[in-house]
Amino acid sequence: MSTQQQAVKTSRREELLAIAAELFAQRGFRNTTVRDIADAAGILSGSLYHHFDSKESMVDEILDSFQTELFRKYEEVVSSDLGVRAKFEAIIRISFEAIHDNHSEVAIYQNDAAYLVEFDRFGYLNERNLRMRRIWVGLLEEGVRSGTFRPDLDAEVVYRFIRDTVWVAVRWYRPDGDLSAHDVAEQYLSILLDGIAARRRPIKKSG
Amino acid sequence: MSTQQQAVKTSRREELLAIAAELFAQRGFRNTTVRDIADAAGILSGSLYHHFDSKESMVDEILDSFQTELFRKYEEVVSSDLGVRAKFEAIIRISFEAIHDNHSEVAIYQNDAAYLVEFDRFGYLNERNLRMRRIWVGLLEEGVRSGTFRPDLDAEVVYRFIRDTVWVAVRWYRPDGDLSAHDVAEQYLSILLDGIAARRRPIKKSG
DNA sequence: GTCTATAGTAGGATAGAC
DNA sequence: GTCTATCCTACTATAGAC
Repeated sequence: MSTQQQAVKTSRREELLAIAAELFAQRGFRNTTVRDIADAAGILSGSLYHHFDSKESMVDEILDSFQTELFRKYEEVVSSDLGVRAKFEAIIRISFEAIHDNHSEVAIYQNDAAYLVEFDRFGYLNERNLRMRRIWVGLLEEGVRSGTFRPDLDAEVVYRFIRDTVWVAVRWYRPDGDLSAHDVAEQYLSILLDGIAARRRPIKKSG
Repeated sequence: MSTQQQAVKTSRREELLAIAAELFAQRGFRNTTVRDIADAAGILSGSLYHHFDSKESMVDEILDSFQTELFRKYEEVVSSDLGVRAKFEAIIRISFEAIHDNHSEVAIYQNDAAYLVEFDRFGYLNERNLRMRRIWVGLLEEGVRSGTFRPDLDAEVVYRFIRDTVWVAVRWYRPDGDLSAHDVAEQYLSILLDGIAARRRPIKKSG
Protein backbone atom coordinates (compact mmCIF):
# COMPACT_ATOMS: atom_id res chain seq x y z
CA MET A 1 0.00 0.00 0.00
CA SER A 2 2.79 2.42 0.77
CA THR A 3 5.83 3.34 -1.28
CA GLN A 4 8.58 1.96 0.84
CA GLN A 5 11.57 2.84 -1.26
CA GLN A 6 12.66 4.27 -4.55
CA ALA A 7 12.21 0.83 -6.04
CA VAL A 8 14.45 1.47 -9.00
CA LYS A 9 15.84 -2.02 -9.21
CA THR A 10 14.32 -5.32 -8.06
CA SER A 11 14.63 -5.12 -4.33
CA ARG A 12 14.78 -8.02 -1.93
CA ARG A 13 11.33 -6.91 -0.91
CA GLU A 14 10.02 -7.46 -4.41
CA GLU A 15 11.75 -10.80 -4.69
CA LEU A 16 10.05 -11.93 -1.52
CA LEU A 17 6.69 -10.67 -2.72
CA ALA A 18 7.05 -12.63 -5.94
CA ILE A 19 7.84 -15.79 -3.99
CA ALA A 20 4.89 -15.19 -1.68
CA ALA A 21 2.55 -14.48 -4.59
CA GLU A 22 3.35 -17.78 -6.23
CA LEU A 23 2.77 -19.71 -3.02
CA PHE A 24 -0.45 -17.85 -2.21
CA ALA A 25 -1.68 -18.60 -5.72
CA GLN A 26 -0.81 -22.29 -5.51
CA ARG A 27 -2.03 -23.09 -2.02
CA GLY A 28 -4.28 -20.22 -1.09
CA PHE A 29 -3.50 -17.42 1.33
CA ARG A 30 -4.62 -19.14 4.51
CA ASN A 31 -2.98 -22.37 3.55
CA THR A 32 0.40 -20.76 3.01
CA THR A 33 2.43 -20.23 6.17
CA VAL A 34 5.07 -17.60 6.72
CA ARG A 35 7.41 -20.52 7.21
CA ASP A 36 6.54 -21.76 3.69
CA ILE A 37 7.42 -18.38 2.26
CA ALA A 38 10.64 -18.11 4.24
CA ASP A 39 11.66 -21.65 3.22
CA ALA A 40 11.09 -20.87 -0.44
CA ALA A 41 13.20 -17.72 -0.03
CA GLY A 42 15.94 -19.61 1.78
CA ILE A 43 15.61 -17.68 5.04
CA LEU A 44 13.90 -18.23 8.37
CA SER A 45 10.38 -17.11 9.10
CA GLY A 46 11.42 -14.50 11.63
CA SER A 47 13.53 -12.76 9.00
CA LEU A 48 10.46 -12.03 6.90
CA TYR A 49 9.32 -9.58 9.54
CA HIS A 50 12.28 -7.38 8.79
CA HIS A 51 10.62 -6.70 5.43
CA PHE A 52 6.91 -6.90 6.19
CA ASP A 53 4.58 -6.18 9.07
CA SER A 54 2.55 -9.32 8.59
CA LYS A 55 1.40 -11.95 6.13
CA GLU A 56 -1.59 -9.74 5.38
CA SER A 57 0.67 -6.86 4.41
CA MET A 58 2.27 -9.07 1.83
CA VAL A 59 -0.94 -10.12 0.10
CA ASP A 60 -2.19 -6.55 0.39
CA GLU A 61 0.77 -5.17 -1.50
CA ILE A 62 0.52 -7.94 -4.11
CA LEU A 63 -3.16 -7.36 -4.85
CA ASP A 64 -3.17 -3.61 -4.65
CA SER A 65 -0.31 -3.00 -7.05
CA PHE A 66 -1.74 -5.47 -9.54
CA GLN A 67 -5.23 -4.03 -9.44
CA THR A 68 -4.07 -0.45 -9.69
CA GLU A 69 -2.35 -1.22 -12.96
CA LEU A 70 -5.27 -3.29 -14.27
CA PHE A 71 -7.79 -0.55 -13.60
CA ARG A 72 -5.57 2.00 -15.26
CA LYS A 73 -5.80 -0.07 -18.44
CA TYR A 74 -9.56 -0.49 -18.14
CA GLU A 75 -10.17 3.21 -17.63
CA GLU A 76 -8.00 3.99 -20.62
CA VAL A 77 -10.28 1.88 -22.81
CA VAL A 78 -13.49 3.18 -21.28
CA SER A 79 -12.53 6.81 -21.75
CA SER A 80 -11.31 6.24 -25.30
CA ASP A 81 -13.38 7.04 -28.38
CA LEU A 82 -13.74 3.41 -29.39
CA GLY A 83 -17.20 2.03 -30.19
CA VAL A 84 -19.07 -0.12 -27.69
CA ARG A 85 -18.13 -3.38 -29.31
CA ALA A 86 -14.47 -2.43 -29.61
CA LYS A 87 -14.44 -1.44 -25.95
CA PHE A 88 -16.05 -4.72 -25.03
CA GLU A 89 -13.45 -6.69 -26.92
CA ALA A 90 -10.59 -4.61 -25.55
CA ILE A 91 -11.65 -5.17 -21.94
CA ILE A 92 -11.91 -8.91 -22.46
CA ARG A 93 -8.52 -9.02 -24.12
CA ILE A 94 -6.91 -6.95 -21.36
CA SER A 95 -8.37 -9.38 -18.85
CA PHE A 96 -6.91 -12.45 -20.53
CA GLU A 97 -3.57 -10.70 -20.86
CA ALA A 98 -3.73 -10.13 -17.11
CA ILE A 99 -4.41 -13.81 -16.54
CA HIS A 100 -1.31 -14.52 -18.59
CA ASP A 101 1.02 -11.84 -17.23
CA ASN A 102 -0.16 -11.80 -13.64
CA HIS A 103 -1.36 -15.32 -13.16
CA SER A 104 -0.56 -15.48 -9.45
CA GLU A 105 -2.24 -12.20 -8.65
CA VAL A 106 -5.41 -13.15 -10.49
CA ALA A 107 -5.46 -16.58 -8.84
CA ILE A 108 -5.06 -15.02 -5.40
CA TYR A 109 -7.86 -12.62 -6.09
CA GLN A 110 -10.16 -15.37 -7.34
CA ASN A 111 -9.46 -17.70 -4.45
CA ASP A 112 -9.00 -15.42 -1.49
CA ALA A 113 -10.68 -12.08 -2.10
CA ALA A 114 -13.96 -13.28 -0.61
CA TYR A 115 -12.13 -14.03 2.61
CA LEU A 116 -9.91 -10.95 2.62
CA VAL A 117 -12.69 -8.40 2.10
CA GLU A 118 -13.98 -9.28 5.54
CA PHE A 119 -11.12 -7.20 6.93
CA ASP A 120 -11.30 -3.41 6.84
CA ARG A 121 -7.86 -3.26 5.39
CA PHE A 122 -9.09 -4.88 2.18
CA GLY A 123 -12.15 -2.71 1.78
CA TYR A 124 -10.65 -1.25 -1.37
CA LEU A 125 -11.34 -4.57 -3.09
CA ASN A 126 -15.05 -3.96 -2.66
CA GLU A 127 -14.79 -0.42 -3.99
CA ARG A 128 -13.05 -1.66 -7.10
CA ASN A 129 -15.64 -4.37 -7.57
CA LEU A 130 -18.30 -1.71 -7.63
CA ARG A 131 -16.32 0.38 -10.09
CA MET A 132 -15.89 -2.64 -12.32
CA ARG A 133 -19.60 -3.42 -12.14
CA ARG A 134 -20.46 0.13 -13.14
CA ILE A 135 -18.08 -0.01 -16.08
CA TRP A 136 -19.55 -3.27 -17.34
CA VAL A 137 -23.22 -2.56 -16.78
CA GLY A 138 -22.77 0.88 -18.33
CA LEU A 139 -21.11 -0.60 -21.38
CA LEU A 140 -23.74 -3.31 -21.76
CA GLU A 141 -26.61 -0.86 -21.47
CA GLU A 142 -25.03 1.52 -23.94
CA GLY A 143 -24.57 -1.44 -26.28
CA VAL A 144 -28.23 -2.34 -26.02
CA ARG A 145 -29.27 1.26 -26.79
CA SER A 146 -26.99 1.42 -29.79
CA GLY A 147 -28.17 -1.91 -31.14
CA THR A 148 -24.85 -3.68 -30.57
CA PHE A 149 -26.14 -6.06 -27.92
CA ARG A 150 -29.38 -8.01 -27.61
CA PRO A 151 -32.07 -6.09 -25.73
CA ASP A 152 -33.75 -9.15 -24.21
CA LEU A 153 -31.10 -9.97 -21.62
CA ASP A 154 -30.72 -8.68 -18.08
CA ALA A 155 -27.60 -6.50 -17.98
CA GLU A 156 -26.91 -7.49 -14.39
CA VAL A 157 -26.97 -11.21 -15.21
CA VAL A 158 -24.88 -10.69 -18.32
CA TYR A 159 -22.35 -8.72 -16.30
CA ARG A 160 -21.95 -11.53 -13.77
CA PHE A 161 -21.79 -14.08 -16.52
CA ILE A 162 -18.95 -12.29 -18.30
CA ARG A 163 -17.03 -11.33 -15.19
CA ASP A 164 -17.05 -14.85 -13.75
CA THR A 165 -16.43 -16.59 -17.06
CA VAL A 166 -13.36 -14.57 -17.85
CA TRP A 167 -11.65 -14.60 -14.47
CA VAL A 168 -12.41 -18.17 -13.49
CA ALA A 169 -10.34 -19.25 -16.49
CA VAL A 170 -7.31 -18.61 -14.29
CA ARG A 171 -8.07 -22.01 -12.77
CA TRP A 172 -7.05 -23.92 -15.85
CA TYR A 173 -5.09 -21.45 -18.00
CA ARG A 174 -1.34 -22.05 -17.89
CA PRO A 175 0.94 -19.18 -18.95
CA ASP A 176 3.49 -21.70 -20.21
CA GLY A 177 0.94 -23.99 -21.89
CA ASP A 178 0.20 -24.63 -25.56
CA LEU A 179 -2.93 -22.51 -25.63
CA SER A 180 -2.12 -18.80 -25.70
CA ALA A 181 -4.07 -16.17 -23.82
CA HIS A 182 -4.74 -14.54 -27.16
CA ASP A 183 -6.37 -17.67 -28.57
CA VAL A 184 -8.44 -18.20 -25.45
CA ALA A 185 -9.59 -14.58 -25.56
CA GLU A 186 -10.68 -14.91 -29.17
CA GLN A 187 -12.63 -18.10 -28.51
CA TYR A 188 -14.25 -16.64 -25.42
CA LEU A 189 -15.15 -13.46 -27.28
CA SER A 190 -16.65 -15.50 -30.07
CA ILE A 191 -18.77 -17.56 -27.68
CA LEU A 192 -19.84 -14.53 -25.65
CA LEU A 193 -20.82 -12.52 -28.68
CA ASP A 194 -22.23 -15.19 -30.98
CA GLY A 195 -22.88 -18.30 -28.90
CA ILE A 196 -22.07 -21.89 -29.73
CA ALA A 197 -25.23 -22.79 -31.64
CA ALA A 198 -24.81 -23.22 -35.38
CA ARG A 199 -27.96 -21.22 -36.05
CA ARG A 200 -29.90 -18.86 -33.89
CA ARG A 201 -33.08 -19.85 -32.10
CA PRO A 202 -34.34 -22.60 -34.34
CA ILE A 203 -38.12 -22.55 -34.08
CA LYS A 204 -38.63 -26.16 -34.84
CA LYS A 205 -36.35 -29.10 -35.20
CA SER A 206 -36.49 -30.81 -38.56
CA GLY A 207 -34.81 -34.07 -37.54
CA MET B 1 -18.77 -42.89 2.19
CA SER B 2 -20.21 -45.77 4.18
CA THR B 3 -23.80 -46.56 5.06
CA GLN B 4 -23.74 -46.08 8.77
CA GLN B 5 -27.36 -46.71 9.56
CA GLN B 6 -30.74 -47.38 8.06
CA ALA B 7 -31.14 -43.63 7.65
CA VAL B 8 -34.91 -43.78 7.52
CA LYS B 9 -35.47 -40.55 9.41
CA THR B 10 -33.24 -37.53 9.75
CA SER B 11 -30.59 -38.74 12.14
CA ARG B 12 -28.46 -36.61 14.40
CA ARG B 13 -25.64 -37.50 12.05
CA GLU B 14 -27.45 -35.89 9.14
CA GLU B 15 -28.33 -32.84 11.16
CA LEU B 16 -24.69 -32.37 12.01
CA LEU B 17 -23.67 -32.84 8.39
CA ALA B 18 -26.14 -30.18 7.29
CA ILE B 19 -24.73 -27.76 9.87
CA ALA B 20 -21.19 -28.54 8.79
CA ALA B 21 -22.03 -28.18 5.11
CA GLU B 22 -23.39 -24.69 5.63
CA LEU B 23 -20.31 -23.62 7.55
CA PHE B 24 -17.91 -25.19 5.08
CA ALA B 25 -19.74 -23.41 2.27
CA GLN B 26 -19.66 -20.05 4.04
CA ARG B 27 -16.12 -20.02 5.35
CA GLY B 28 -14.35 -22.72 3.40
CA PHE B 29 -13.32 -26.13 4.69
CA ARG B 30 -9.96 -25.16 6.15
CA ASN B 31 -11.33 -22.03 7.67
CA THR B 32 -14.07 -23.86 9.53
CA THR B 33 -13.00 -25.41 12.81
CA VAL B 34 -14.56 -28.40 14.49
CA ARG B 35 -15.33 -25.99 17.30
CA ASP B 36 -17.33 -23.83 14.88
CA ILE B 37 -19.37 -26.86 13.88
CA ALA B 38 -19.88 -28.01 17.44
CA ASP B 39 -20.87 -24.49 18.54
CA ALA B 40 -23.45 -24.24 15.77
CA ALA B 41 -24.82 -27.63 16.81
CA GLY B 42 -24.91 -26.63 20.48
CA ILE B 43 -22.42 -29.25 21.63
CA LEU B 44 -18.71 -29.35 22.40
CA SER B 45 -16.09 -30.16 19.81
CA GLY B 46 -15.10 -33.45 21.41
CA SER B 47 -18.65 -34.72 21.05
CA LEU B 48 -18.46 -34.48 17.27
CA TYR B 49 -16.00 -37.36 17.29
CA HIS B 50 -18.71 -39.64 18.57
CA HIS B 51 -20.35 -39.23 15.15
CA PHE B 52 -17.42 -38.77 12.79
CA ASP B 53 -13.82 -39.90 12.50
CA SER B 54 -12.54 -36.51 11.46
CA LYS B 55 -13.39 -33.23 9.82
CA GLU B 56 -12.37 -34.78 6.51
CA SER B 57 -14.91 -37.57 6.94
CA MET B 58 -17.60 -34.96 7.23
CA VAL B 59 -16.79 -33.13 4.03
CA ASP B 60 -16.24 -36.46 2.32
CA GLU B 61 -19.72 -37.66 3.14
CA ILE B 62 -21.22 -34.30 2.13
CA LEU B 63 -19.56 -34.19 -1.28
CA ASP B 64 -19.88 -37.85 -2.14
CA SER B 65 -23.59 -38.15 -1.50
CA PHE B 66 -24.30 -34.95 -3.41
CA GLN B 67 -22.22 -35.91 -6.42
CA THR B 68 -23.60 -39.42 -6.60
CA GLU B 69 -27.08 -38.05 -6.98
CA LEU B 70 -26.02 -35.35 -9.45
CA PHE B 71 -24.29 -37.83 -11.72
CA ARG B 72 -27.27 -40.13 -11.64
CA LYS B 73 -29.31 -37.29 -13.13
CA TYR B 74 -26.67 -36.48 -15.74
CA GLU B 75 -26.38 -40.08 -16.88
CA GLU B 76 -30.14 -40.31 -17.15
CA VAL B 77 -30.13 -37.44 -19.64
CA VAL B 78 -27.11 -38.67 -21.55
CA SER B 79 -28.54 -42.14 -22.04
CA SER B 80 -31.96 -40.82 -23.01
CA ASP B 81 -33.15 -40.53 -26.61
CA LEU B 82 -33.23 -36.75 -26.53
CA GLY B 83 -31.49 -34.78 -29.30
CA VAL B 84 -28.14 -33.12 -28.71
CA ARG B 85 -29.55 -29.71 -28.10
CA ALA B 86 -32.19 -30.99 -25.68
CA LYS B 87 -29.53 -32.92 -23.79
CA PHE B 88 -27.38 -29.80 -23.64
CA GLU B 89 -30.22 -27.76 -22.23
CA ALA B 90 -31.21 -30.47 -19.77
CA ILE B 91 -27.71 -30.75 -18.34
CA ILE B 92 -27.46 -27.00 -17.87
CA ARG B 93 -30.85 -26.89 -16.20
CA ILE B 94 -29.99 -29.78 -13.90
CA SER B 95 -26.84 -27.94 -12.92
CA PHE B 96 -28.66 -24.75 -11.97
CA GLU B 97 -31.21 -26.76 -10.06
CA ALA B 98 -28.30 -28.27 -8.14
CA ILE B 99 -26.97 -24.80 -7.38
CA HIS B 100 -30.40 -23.99 -6.00
CA ASP B 101 -31.16 -27.21 -4.13
CA ASN B 102 -27.65 -28.03 -2.95
CA HIS B 103 -26.09 -24.64 -2.68
CA SER B 104 -23.71 -25.55 0.15
CA GLU B 105 -22.46 -28.69 -1.53
CA VAL B 106 -21.76 -26.90 -4.79
CA ALA B 107 -20.03 -24.05 -2.98
CA ILE B 108 -17.83 -26.47 -1.07
CA TYR B 109 -16.92 -28.24 -4.25
CA GLN B 110 -16.09 -24.99 -6.03
CA ASN B 111 -14.01 -23.60 -3.20
CA ASP B 112 -12.31 -26.60 -1.71
CA ALA B 113 -12.14 -29.45 -4.23
CA ALA B 114 -8.78 -28.27 -5.56
CA TYR B 115 -7.36 -28.62 -2.08
CA LEU B 116 -9.14 -31.84 -1.18
CA VAL B 117 -8.12 -33.80 -4.27
CA GLU B 118 -4.55 -33.71 -3.03
CA PHE B 119 -5.54 -36.42 -0.56
CA ASP B 120 -5.98 -40.01 -1.74
CA ARG B 121 -9.27 -40.18 0.02
CA PHE B 122 -10.76 -37.64 -2.39
CA GLY B 123 -9.43 -39.23 -5.54
CA TYR B 124 -12.97 -40.00 -6.60
CA LEU B 125 -13.45 -36.29 -7.27
CA ASN B 126 -10.87 -36.51 -10.05
CA GLU B 127 -12.51 -39.57 -11.53
CA ARG B 128 -15.84 -37.81 -11.68
CA ASN B 129 -14.25 -34.75 -13.25
CA LEU B 130 -12.97 -36.95 -16.04
CA ARG B 131 -16.36 -38.56 -16.47
CA MET B 132 -17.96 -35.13 -16.68
CA ARG B 133 -15.41 -33.97 -19.21
CA ARG B 134 -16.10 -37.01 -21.37
CA ILE B 135 -19.83 -36.40 -21.21
CA TRP B 136 -19.46 -32.76 -22.23
CA VAL B 137 -16.84 -33.11 -24.92
CA GLY B 138 -18.76 -36.06 -26.38
CA LEU B 139 -21.95 -34.06 -26.48
CA LEU B 140 -20.25 -31.04 -28.02
CA GLU B 141 -18.54 -33.09 -30.71
CA GLU B 142 -21.74 -34.92 -31.53
CA GLY B 143 -23.45 -31.54 -31.78
CA VAL B 144 -20.86 -30.28 -34.23
CA ARG B 145 -21.26 -33.40 -36.38
CA SER B 146 -25.03 -33.07 -36.42
CA GLY B 147 -24.88 -29.36 -37.25
CA THR B 148 -26.30 -28.24 -33.92
CA PHE B 149 -23.14 -26.49 -32.75
CA ARG B 150 -20.63 -24.30 -34.55
CA PRO B 151 -17.75 -26.28 -36.04
CA ASP B 152 -15.14 -23.53 -35.64
CA LEU B 153 -14.71 -23.76 -31.88
CA ASP B 154 -12.37 -25.98 -29.86
CA ALA B 155 -14.52 -28.50 -27.96
CA GLU B 156 -12.05 -28.57 -25.08
CA VAL B 157 -12.16 -24.79 -24.64
CA VAL B 158 -15.94 -24.73 -24.98
CA TYR B 159 -16.22 -27.47 -22.36
CA ARG B 160 -14.15 -25.49 -19.86
CA PHE B 161 -16.04 -22.34 -20.67
CA ILE B 162 -19.40 -23.95 -19.99
CA ARG B 163 -18.35 -25.93 -16.94
CA ASP B 164 -16.77 -22.94 -15.20
CA THR B 165 -19.46 -20.49 -16.19
CA VAL B 166 -22.26 -22.60 -14.83
CA TRP B 167 -20.74 -23.68 -11.53
CA VAL B 168 -19.07 -20.41 -10.61
CA ALA B 169 -22.53 -18.86 -10.48
CA VAL B 170 -22.81 -20.42 -7.03
CA ARG B 171 -20.73 -17.48 -5.85
CA TRP B 172 -23.50 -14.98 -6.37
CA TYR B 173 -26.69 -17.03 -6.75
CA ARG B 174 -28.88 -16.96 -3.65
CA PRO B 175 -31.48 -19.72 -3.26
CA ASP B 176 -33.74 -17.31 -1.38
CA GLY B 177 -33.15 -14.35 -3.70
CA ASP B 178 -35.42 -12.68 -6.25
CA LEU B 179 -33.80 -14.29 -9.25
CA SER B 180 -34.83 -17.93 -9.64
CA ALA B 181 -32.49 -20.69 -10.73
CA HIS B 182 -34.86 -21.30 -13.62
CA ASP B 183 -34.52 -17.73 -14.88
CA VAL B 184 -30.76 -17.77 -14.53
CA ALA B 185 -30.58 -21.06 -16.42
CA GLU B 186 -32.64 -19.65 -19.28
CA GLN B 187 -30.50 -16.53 -19.56
CA TYR B 188 -27.29 -18.52 -19.39
CA LEU B 189 -28.56 -20.98 -21.99
CA SER B 190 -29.52 -18.10 -24.23
CA ILE B 191 -26.09 -16.49 -23.95
CA LEU B 192 -24.24 -19.76 -24.37
CA LEU B 193 -26.22 -20.77 -27.42
CA ASP B 194 -26.78 -17.45 -29.15
CA GLY B 195 -24.37 -14.93 -27.62
CA ILE B 196 -25.06 -11.39 -26.53
CA ALA B 197 -24.45 -9.63 -29.85
CA ALA B 198 -27.55 -8.26 -31.57
CA ARG B 199 -26.43 -9.64 -34.90
CA ARG B 200 -23.83 -12.20 -35.78
CA ARG B 201 -20.40 -11.18 -36.93
CA PRO B 202 -21.24 -7.82 -38.41
CA ILE B 203 -18.79 -7.18 -41.22
CA LYS B 204 -18.93 -3.45 -40.97
CA LYS B 205 -20.57 -1.00 -38.66
CA SER B 206 -23.01 1.35 -40.30
CA GLY B 207 -23.10 3.97 -37.52
C1' DG C 1 -24.75 -38.71 23.13
C1' DT C 2 -22.41 -35.29 25.50
C1' DC C 3 -19.09 -33.54 28.82
C1' DT C 4 -14.36 -32.55 31.03
C1' DA C 5 -9.76 -32.25 30.36
C1' DT C 6 -5.89 -32.42 27.78
C1' DA C 7 -2.31 -34.15 24.53
C1' DG C 8 0.18 -32.83 20.57
C1' DT C 9 0.95 -29.94 16.75
C1' DA C 10 1.39 -25.86 14.09
C1' DG C 11 0.60 -21.17 13.21
C1' DG C 12 1.78 -15.72 13.35
C1' DA C 13 4.59 -12.78 15.42
C1' DT C 14 8.42 -10.63 18.52
C1' DA C 15 13.12 -9.46 20.85
C1' DG C 16 17.61 -9.20 20.62
C1' DA C 17 22.12 -11.27 19.05
C1' DC C 18 25.09 -11.40 15.06
C1' DG D 1 19.42 -8.70 6.45
C1' DT D 2 19.31 -12.91 8.80
C1' DC D 3 19.41 -16.01 12.83
C1' DT D 4 18.19 -17.92 17.49
C1' DA D 5 14.88 -18.59 20.61
C1' DT D 6 10.48 -18.26 22.10
C1' DC D 7 5.66 -16.47 23.27
C1' DC D 8 0.96 -16.99 22.64
C1' DT D 9 -2.74 -18.65 20.41
C1' DA D 10 -5.60 -21.94 17.97
C1' DC D 11 -6.36 -26.25 15.93
C1' DT D 12 -7.55 -31.56 15.50
C1' DA D 13 -8.14 -35.31 18.00
C1' DT D 14 -8.29 -38.53 22.14
C1' DA D 15 -9.52 -40.75 26.77
C1' DG D 16 -12.54 -41.58 30.03
C1' DA D 17 -16.39 -39.81 33.18
C1' DC D 18 -21.36 -39.10 33.23
